[in-house]
Amino acid sequence: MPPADRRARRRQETIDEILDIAVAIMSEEGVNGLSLSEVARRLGIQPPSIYKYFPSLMAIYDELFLRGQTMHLEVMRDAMATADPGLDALVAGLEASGRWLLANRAVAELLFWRPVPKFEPSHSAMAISREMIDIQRAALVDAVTAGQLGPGADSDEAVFLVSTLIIGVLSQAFANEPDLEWGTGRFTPLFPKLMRLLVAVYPPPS
Amino acid sequence: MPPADRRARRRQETIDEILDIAVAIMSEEGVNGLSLSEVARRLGIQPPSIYKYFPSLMAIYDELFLRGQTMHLEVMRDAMATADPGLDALVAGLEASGRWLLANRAVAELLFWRPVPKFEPSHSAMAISREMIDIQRAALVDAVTAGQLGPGADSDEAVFLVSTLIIGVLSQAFANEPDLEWGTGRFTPLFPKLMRLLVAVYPPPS
DNA sequence: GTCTATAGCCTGATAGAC
DNA sequence: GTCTATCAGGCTATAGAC
Repeated sequence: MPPADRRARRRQETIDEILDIAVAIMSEEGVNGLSLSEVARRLGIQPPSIYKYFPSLMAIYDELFLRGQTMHLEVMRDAMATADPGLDALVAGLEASGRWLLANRAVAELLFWRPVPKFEPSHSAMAISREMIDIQRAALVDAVTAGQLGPGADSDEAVFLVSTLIIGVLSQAFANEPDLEWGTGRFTPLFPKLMRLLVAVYPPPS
Repeated sequence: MPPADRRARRRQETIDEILDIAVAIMSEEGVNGLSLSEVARRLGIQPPSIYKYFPSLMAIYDELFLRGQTMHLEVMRDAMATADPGLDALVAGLEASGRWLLANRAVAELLFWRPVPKFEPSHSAMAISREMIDIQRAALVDAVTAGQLGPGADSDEAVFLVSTLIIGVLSQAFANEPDLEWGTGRFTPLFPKLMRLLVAVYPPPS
């Protein structure tokens, strides 16, 4: 392996380390509590050295946003792939999503609650967002085809509705039961109930 | 009026002014962006003078939380009082709540999203929370009595479910359509639809 | 790539004169 | 109740030596 590759690899490792530390800090101090100095302190280097890896604090938020979105999408896609296509896949995907977001609270807040007013997600973030909508939409189409849901479920509205339900559950869990796991407490057990509602909103032709 | 009263009144006016400015700052900079210096700057006094009215920054958050909760409860109660008891009152109350929270975004975030990690709501806040649950619970009881909902709707679970629905809608609206009013956009119009679902979750005896 | 040093801000909070 | 002065610390970011 040429030395240039070694350097690049070391560099990438440091970048990953910075991002992991950043997540840890946000988990402890809140998303807004992230600071370059604290990252440097934990990494054992001086604050200015961070600038060799990221041009600004916002660039770190940017990377965290992108990485979070990508992982979230992957988790959801994997869960959907192992279930029966249609409604089962959708529910499995959303539950995996909820579980992951609850376990990665800081990232979840960054992705869905915009707690850093000065930070605006970049353009490339939109593409992943769109893909997220698409895989949910595809599952809804499968459910309609299979006769599990009515034709109205093949719509962006249905996707918005589904995401609104899960974000409601997560908001409540974060605010009121921050330390509980998915499936326990007063709120996350509501989710399966809410999912069954989908059938009531878009009743299949009988 | 004795001079002591005049002094007290002037003092209260200043306190109110400080709180109003604080809300304005949080609306612009985010809930976490509130700073004593900025309050002082806008009020036209020096930062240390704030300490004559509030012992600390957290004390300001505390007062904002309490004031916000009280106003929110009042808005909801008023809306419920003008509608038919039962399901109508509940829907009217929740819609008024959503409208108010959307129009008072900073306060809403403070109340329901805990964006300031170091700030924990005081004890007196719990009493108002409980009252909020009680008036919703009462409306649900009315709805069950009137045969609009099934007996399962007379439960804390039903209250949690209802609040989860509205918080989901608001989360989505805040994050994706921060400048739209209630009833416009992709998310807030979902709310009436969701409310009608309550009947599907707790079907009345037929 | 890492460091020291530092600029140039900001913050919350206190002491004490008037 | 207001002020000045100040403490003690935080922060992002830059310059330049090694």
